[in-house]
Amino acid sequence: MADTLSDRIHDVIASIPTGRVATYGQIAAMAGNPRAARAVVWVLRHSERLPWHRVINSRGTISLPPGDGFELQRALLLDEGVSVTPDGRVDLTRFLWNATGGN
DNA sequence: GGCGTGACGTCAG
DNA sequence: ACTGACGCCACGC
Repeated sequence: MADTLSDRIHDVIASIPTGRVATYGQIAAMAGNPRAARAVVWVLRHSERLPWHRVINSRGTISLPPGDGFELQRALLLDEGVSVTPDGRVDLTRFLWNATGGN
């Protein structure tokens, strides 16, 4: 039962479609707490089977520091068709996951 | 029940 | 647009 925030957050992240990205705040909001972005981080840090590379911050940039997953995340997104600049910036207007838009 | 950890978010300068 | 400072929440010990 997903009666804890972590479980719901986990489920939300697992629902992110390929070729799309979601922000921490968005995930937290969908899980029930718009301000629980930090909780999303905790889940990602403690989960191994999640599309963590599809999770980025509200600026639309990769949060991971270079050398610690940055390149991997960028490569995975590029492989899914998401345009990522060398700086790690993603165009949210084009790739942000629109879960309610039916898209 | 308090403290530290964690890939954040928002505002002000 | 970028950086720094403060606030936010959940989990393990």
